[in-house]
Amino acid sequence: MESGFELDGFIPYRLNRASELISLSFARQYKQEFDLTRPEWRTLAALGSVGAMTAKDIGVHSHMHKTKVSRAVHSLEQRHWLKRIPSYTDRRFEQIELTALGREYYRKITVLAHTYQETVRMKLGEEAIRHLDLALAAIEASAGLRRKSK
Amino acid sequence: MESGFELDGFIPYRLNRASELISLSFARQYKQEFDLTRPEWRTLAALGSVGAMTAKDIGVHSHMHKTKVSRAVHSLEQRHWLKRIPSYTDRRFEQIELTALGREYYRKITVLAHTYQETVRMKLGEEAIRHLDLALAAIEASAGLRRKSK
DNA sequence: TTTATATAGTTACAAACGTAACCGTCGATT
DNA sequence: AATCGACGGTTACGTTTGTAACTATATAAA
Repeated sequence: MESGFELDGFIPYRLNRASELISLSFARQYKQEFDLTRPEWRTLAALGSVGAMTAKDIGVHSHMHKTKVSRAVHSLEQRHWLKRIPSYTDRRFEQIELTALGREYYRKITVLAHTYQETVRMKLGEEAIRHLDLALAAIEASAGLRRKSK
Repeated sequence: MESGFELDGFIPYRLNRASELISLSFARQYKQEFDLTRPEWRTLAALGSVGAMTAKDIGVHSHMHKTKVSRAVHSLEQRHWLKRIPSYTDRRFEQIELTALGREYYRKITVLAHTYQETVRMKLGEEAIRHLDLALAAIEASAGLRRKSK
């Protein structure tokens, strides 16, 4: 049954698994404590750190498809965490910004995020974090690894 | 709107994004050429490299939930890429193994995988790959990063 | 031997997703 | 100003997912 191929040595698999390992317990926190999905959390993070922006901008900033953004914005709007401000110059889009309530939760969750990141840093150790930083930077830099664009 | 928090600097986010960037074009390949989902590809990879095993073993080996495994096995069975061999000592489980057809496709796809991995290695460069390897190893080693097990 | 508990695997159901179609608005061309 | 293609955003639809309930078998205890 020998083959020379092992999933454990395959980079896409390992990266995916690492990503899940690292994300899981944080995702569980914001889901349990605030009932947020990941698209919602990302939308909140984008608006909270950058400020008012359009739905499209949110997608660009946090690398999410526009349907995900649309649904996340809709859901956060229901909770009154954000509001839409129509643009009078071009009525196709609106500026979206957090409400006071939204900013309040944003702050709470970023505290969680900071804490979590520190936990990760401690668990992995300074050296590993440095390696990770460099590796991620390289991947981000080469973004667009696609063989045949399609 | 300043906050001190940036998604771009948040490790879970960056890892997730990196994982998607790296996986996407390979996933597209096996999906387009063989109409495989990721759980199916992982199941194939597990069976191909290790040999016959139970559904539970597949889940452990490739870190997939049993429902994913169950569905993937079912689907591969339909294509006659694998067969089930009931255990007479304990009829709750069966050994699952690739058919000749399944092994044939396994070989084809592992070739793709090798090629793809080489592409990644070249794109990222030796240095970055070394960093990535070390970082992933650290994450894998600390697996079970959960704060409060739940 | 009946009862209880655990385990391997499947299925049912609801939530989340991606693709594609769609709606309304804009700018450019005529 | 009528038409056309492009764009921001939403919705519809089918697929994939996760959780939980379930089936069937096995083991252990009463």
